Amino acid sequence: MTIDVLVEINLNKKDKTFTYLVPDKFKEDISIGKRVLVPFGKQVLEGFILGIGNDKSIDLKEIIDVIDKEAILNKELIELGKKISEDTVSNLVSVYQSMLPKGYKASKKSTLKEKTVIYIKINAKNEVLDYIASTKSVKQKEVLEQLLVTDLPLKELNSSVNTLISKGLVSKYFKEEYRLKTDNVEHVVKELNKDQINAYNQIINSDKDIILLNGVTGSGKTEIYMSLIDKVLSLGKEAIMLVPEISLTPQIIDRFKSHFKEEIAILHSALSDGERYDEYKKILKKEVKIVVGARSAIFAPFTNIGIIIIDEEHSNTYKQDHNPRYSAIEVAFLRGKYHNAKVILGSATPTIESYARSKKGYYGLVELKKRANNAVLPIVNIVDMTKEIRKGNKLFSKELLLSIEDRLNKKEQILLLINKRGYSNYLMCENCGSVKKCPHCDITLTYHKTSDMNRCHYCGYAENNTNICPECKTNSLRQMGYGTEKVEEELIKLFPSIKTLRMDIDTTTKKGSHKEIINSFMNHEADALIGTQMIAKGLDFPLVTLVGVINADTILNLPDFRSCEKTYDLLSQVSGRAGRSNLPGKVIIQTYNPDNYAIKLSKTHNYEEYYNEEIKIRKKLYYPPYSFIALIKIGGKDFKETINESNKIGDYIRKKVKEEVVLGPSVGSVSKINNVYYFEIIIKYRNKELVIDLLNEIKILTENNKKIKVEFDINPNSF
DNA sequence: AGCACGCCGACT
DNA sequence: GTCGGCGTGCTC
Repeated sequence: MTIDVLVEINLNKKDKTFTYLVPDKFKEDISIGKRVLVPFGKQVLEGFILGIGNDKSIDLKEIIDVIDKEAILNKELIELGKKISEDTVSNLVSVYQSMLPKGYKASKKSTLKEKTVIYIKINAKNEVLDYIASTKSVKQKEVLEQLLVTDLPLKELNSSVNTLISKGLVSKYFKEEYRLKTDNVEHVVKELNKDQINAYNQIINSDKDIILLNGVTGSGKTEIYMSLIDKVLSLGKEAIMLVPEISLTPQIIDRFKSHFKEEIAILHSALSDGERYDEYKKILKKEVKIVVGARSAIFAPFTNIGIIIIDEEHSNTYKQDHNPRYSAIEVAFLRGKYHNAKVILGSATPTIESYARSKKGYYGLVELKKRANNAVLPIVNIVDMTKEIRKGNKLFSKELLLSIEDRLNKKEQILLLINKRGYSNYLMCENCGSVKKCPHCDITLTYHKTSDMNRCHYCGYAENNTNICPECKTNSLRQMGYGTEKVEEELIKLFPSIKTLRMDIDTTTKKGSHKEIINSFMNHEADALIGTQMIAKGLDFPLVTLVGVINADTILNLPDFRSCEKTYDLLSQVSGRAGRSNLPGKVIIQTYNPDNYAIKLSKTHNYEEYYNEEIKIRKKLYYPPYSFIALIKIGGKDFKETINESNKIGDYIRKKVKEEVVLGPSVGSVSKINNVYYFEIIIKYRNKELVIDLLNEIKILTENNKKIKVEFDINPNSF
């Protein structure tokens, strides 16, 4: 007997398996999907069994050991991995590694095991009853009486146990214990309102496999998810629900845990390795029927999935930002198809692609246009900061200051968003608010300090930097950006009695600090919460009646064709934090681009209106959903060599895909890191199969080239 | 990833 | 003459 093993090393040689001989003593243990320990050159490696055969070659080595008792990858996941590896142009091993939580990931260092606790049980009930009747020891009696009811951990019992063990009345055994403890939060399960029932029925009765649930913030999508899961459980099936970086929304976890109790496993990045290992084990052992988790939870090894829900489907966290660059949503479609399960995409601001597909009828579309508890959507005011800056108000507009003062007087709460993305590498005119764009691509030029030039990352256009604004001809171009600390400082200067909380990367690195800040603000221990993006999503503070966006523009000015979409998302999401209870909410958006459609239309809470604008631009410039985008990144130490190889690749692509648009190579968005130069080629294409095949071919052709490293990103989050 | 093989510069 | 630099290629 021989087996084909995929070793756990990212060999530069595509996805080659190696054949090993199985000694007789292991023959019974072999099955596809288990891991084995094999000699590989001079090292010992773990690997996945992908095939069983009877190879007669003489120079085969023998495997050392079989690691798993049960296959860790089932047939579905093995095939799924192959498809993902192909679709994302990445190594098969790396995909399998991504599918498994740390601890199952084969590496020599992984030593995670079950946490075991010693338990005591009684041996024979009759003997114990006799003993209780005859013995004089009160303590022993006590212990035995407890044990008659239930087995107990050793450490909760007293020393009499030893006597009882030696008498053969009770015995020790090991029991596995799960590390992640559930805090028992009681949550009132809300009844669905009329709109929610209607949406629920539309989803259940839809003949589409994929359904987009487009509901405004606060419309109660979560309750619908829970009802859908209830339904699936009642059919004896399993459910996967993905949320973007779950640790950010402890509120959601609590609600799910209180509703589904022991039926649920939680998977996310804030768990310790041990906790994650345990949660995964619950799924493998079929002790749970629901998984709630971040991106990688889509690989939960369920075998009878009834529904897959993706909350906030527009979130870019569903795409892995390192190899293998898979999209959990694409994976959900594949798994949904395999299990014949519906995939639900939920969002207040879906991606343009998803909405377009639902409009075309590829997906079902279910909409919720009203908030659930009769709360009204907040009033949004847009403030033109070019006017304010002339009055000397750099950070806070007059209107924002007046509103803050008003809420302080009323003892209501304030949320201030500092948009930190796209910090200061673009230039904006302080006089007229215009930003320099590429004359060929309509994409913001990025300022490169090293060369003092402004460059376009799409086509490679470059110009010398100047402070003269091309629109109003004044000497007013400035680099933009400021942080949460600065805003907090200024706020305290203006309102000395204000109590503030800050939430950003710096204040949330410690485990649990995130929850702490949220709870503190929830308990009204502060008047204002100042934060970055992370305060925009999913939080529910009933006392917040004012949301201020200090700078709405930074994302807008990123060199990214999705910058408007991302701006609109953020503004809608953060607006959704205001006025969630019976108190009316107000949102003030400070911007230098009051006429930009993404900013202007965030006023109306009407996604479709915004979509209709955005889709026109996508069509005109041949961006998704009118094309797919692939990014090829070429890195090398020698500048000339790298540019030559990049050109060769570019020429090869152009030759092979005549019908598609090929841009570049141009200097990468980060042109040089650690003395490695980067170039980028972009393909805008329609023929998926042709281009993906070509990229896989290029991968094989280039992976032997030691001079350069080529990476592929299909449908990149930004570029 | 490791490790060996292999072909060119400064040393006991 | 040799020791060792790290570029290249292979591992069932």
